[in-house]
Amino acid sequence: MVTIRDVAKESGVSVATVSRVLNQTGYVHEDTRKKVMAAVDNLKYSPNEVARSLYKKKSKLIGLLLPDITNPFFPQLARGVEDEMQKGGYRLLFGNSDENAEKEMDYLNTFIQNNVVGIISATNNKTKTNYKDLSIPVVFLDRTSSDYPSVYADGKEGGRIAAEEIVKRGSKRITLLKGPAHIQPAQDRFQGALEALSQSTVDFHVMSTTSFAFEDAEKWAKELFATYPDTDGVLASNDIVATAVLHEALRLGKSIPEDLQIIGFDDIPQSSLLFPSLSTIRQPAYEMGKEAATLLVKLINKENVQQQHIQMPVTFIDRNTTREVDAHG
Amino acid sequence: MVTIRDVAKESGVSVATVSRVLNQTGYVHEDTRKKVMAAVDNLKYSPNEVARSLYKKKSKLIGLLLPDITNPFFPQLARGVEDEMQKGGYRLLFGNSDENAEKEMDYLNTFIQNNVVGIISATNNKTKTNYKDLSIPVVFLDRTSSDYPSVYADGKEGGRIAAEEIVKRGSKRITLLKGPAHIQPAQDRFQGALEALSQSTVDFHVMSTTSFAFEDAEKWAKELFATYPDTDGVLASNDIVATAVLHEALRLGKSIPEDLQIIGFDDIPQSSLLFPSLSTIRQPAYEMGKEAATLLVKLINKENVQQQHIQMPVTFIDRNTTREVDAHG
DNA sequence: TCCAAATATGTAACCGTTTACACATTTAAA
DNA sequence: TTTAAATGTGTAAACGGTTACATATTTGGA
Repeated sequence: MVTIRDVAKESGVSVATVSRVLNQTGYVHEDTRKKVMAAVDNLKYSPNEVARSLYKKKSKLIGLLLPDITNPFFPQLARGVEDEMQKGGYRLLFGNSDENAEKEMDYLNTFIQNNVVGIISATNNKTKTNYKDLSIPVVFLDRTSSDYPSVYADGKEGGRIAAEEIVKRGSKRITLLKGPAHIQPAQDRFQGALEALSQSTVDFHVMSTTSFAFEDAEKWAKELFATYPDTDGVLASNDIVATAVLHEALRLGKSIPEDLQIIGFDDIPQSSLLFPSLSTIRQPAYEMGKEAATLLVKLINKENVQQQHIQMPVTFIDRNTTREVDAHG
Repeated sequence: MVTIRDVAKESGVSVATVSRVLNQTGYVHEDTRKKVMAAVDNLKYSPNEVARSLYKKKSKLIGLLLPDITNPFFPQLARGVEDEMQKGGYRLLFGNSDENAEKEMDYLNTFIQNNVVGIISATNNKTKTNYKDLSIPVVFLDRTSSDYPSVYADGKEGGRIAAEEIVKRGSKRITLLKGPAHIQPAQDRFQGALEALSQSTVDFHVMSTTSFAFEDAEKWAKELFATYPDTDGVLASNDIVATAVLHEALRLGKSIPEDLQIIGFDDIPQSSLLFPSLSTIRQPAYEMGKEAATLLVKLINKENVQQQHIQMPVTFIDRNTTREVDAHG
């Protein structure tokens, strides 16, 4: 490993001068600067971030905690975060919590121990994992919080829109799928849909699900049609579940959207590739990631942040699992 | 921040003793150990990994470099890596390269500067990004390499199987989609399929594609049916492309699998939720991630590794975009 | 010409650990 | 009882950077 001392020796100056050249701080004579840079190139020196981090008590690392990167909603968030962080030269220490409090604590610990300068967390753990006594900024992503800066989509509004759209398009016996209880965004969208449905004149029933995993999605779908065979509209808790419902409905020989309308939530990339392509409520995941990153960087730089709670708009994506708007209302 | 010195003071011993307690090295009297542990609990001390890393010149960090986490094949790999690394207490420094040599170099640099003890890379960059002069172990994932330890699926065999299966099931005019030229696994599967097809008696044509992105997949699909409208079998370069082909075929009113058979590659989680569910060549992504992690940890620990090149089996997943095996051959 | 400010550079302390080494003290074999 | 080995603990030097401070030297206005 080539150190700053090697560069100092090679260029015939002190380590302080080398450091000054590298960090562009203090006064350095142009000739000296050139000599040092030459030595740097020569020796292919690149400063040890660990040593830097130790002295300065801050790194160029950001902690990113997601529930599960395997859920197709999150890679987009992650890319948004990464692409934005990249610009500021920040790198990601990354972990999946599986919504498990212990793992969450573990990662938080790791982040701190490694001098990260900020954390973006998309976990929904109810238990008070202590973000409180962290001395670095935290931004919650895909999760509302009154206590902390956060970036999230308007889930309630999304649920409401989904319900209104499916009603407007003529579904009369709707099944509303309620997502996992511990996942706040799932509850928000559920509440929004529930309210809208309650105010409408259609029949509906609620079916609870307890996970967003691929392996389980098929199960909820089968259960849905077994329990409510005459359903003619499904408001799914997310696009994965919607995909499973679509799959099962087609398997049962239903015509989509004639016999059954389906609206998902998230608008994951593959939703547009389904057949029929999935109508859904879009969360701008990539942009949310970017917003969270931007916000966090501002907080790190102690810039004055006007808006600590960024609510992203949610839009209805009208594809082919929903019908034309019913003119008769 | 509470340091080892605070603990030393609190427990009335020297920092060396505290360190010995924490690392369970050297001799420590049981009473002393208890005093120290009490102080640790008391002060909620947890050692600064940065300082540790600086002195020991090694961290508990692993660099993970993927092409693009947004491609649904990679989250699985990543989870496999993470879950296995977790066991050894390793954490991930994570980046997406977009198969871009500069980004790759940047991340490699970051990894080194942060004292990672090993790297797992799934990039396919042709240009000689210098993994050579790294002094830490590197495992290539989803990428064959004679020079470096690697974990990969048998792409060629996968391509061969796909071709054989689609022929066996009666497709006569096959379109073979060739994946991006710079992605080796895509070429391997292509070569395998090409060979098998060449040895068969069916007609086939090759169509080249240049990316695996969602946004482009639909384009290839449309192009495919515009150019080769009488195709009755498609060997897709991966499941995303296969999904797009399926989508487009259904949109054009084709019956699947009667008019057209499709075989994908990867077996990403959503493939089983398509309708009809996608027949595909499965790569055990999660297991590959785990294998790569296991291998890397062994290399880090300088254990004797018998097999540096781990080829994972590839299997045909017979779902509903392929027909029953044609009895007439 | 003088002198304060600006420029240029080096020395050494510091960041929070680990560990080599020195120095007790205790244990137990002879 | 002696003493070598085993046990227990502390001091200080690393690790590779940054920066406060000291010390020139140069610049340029009065």
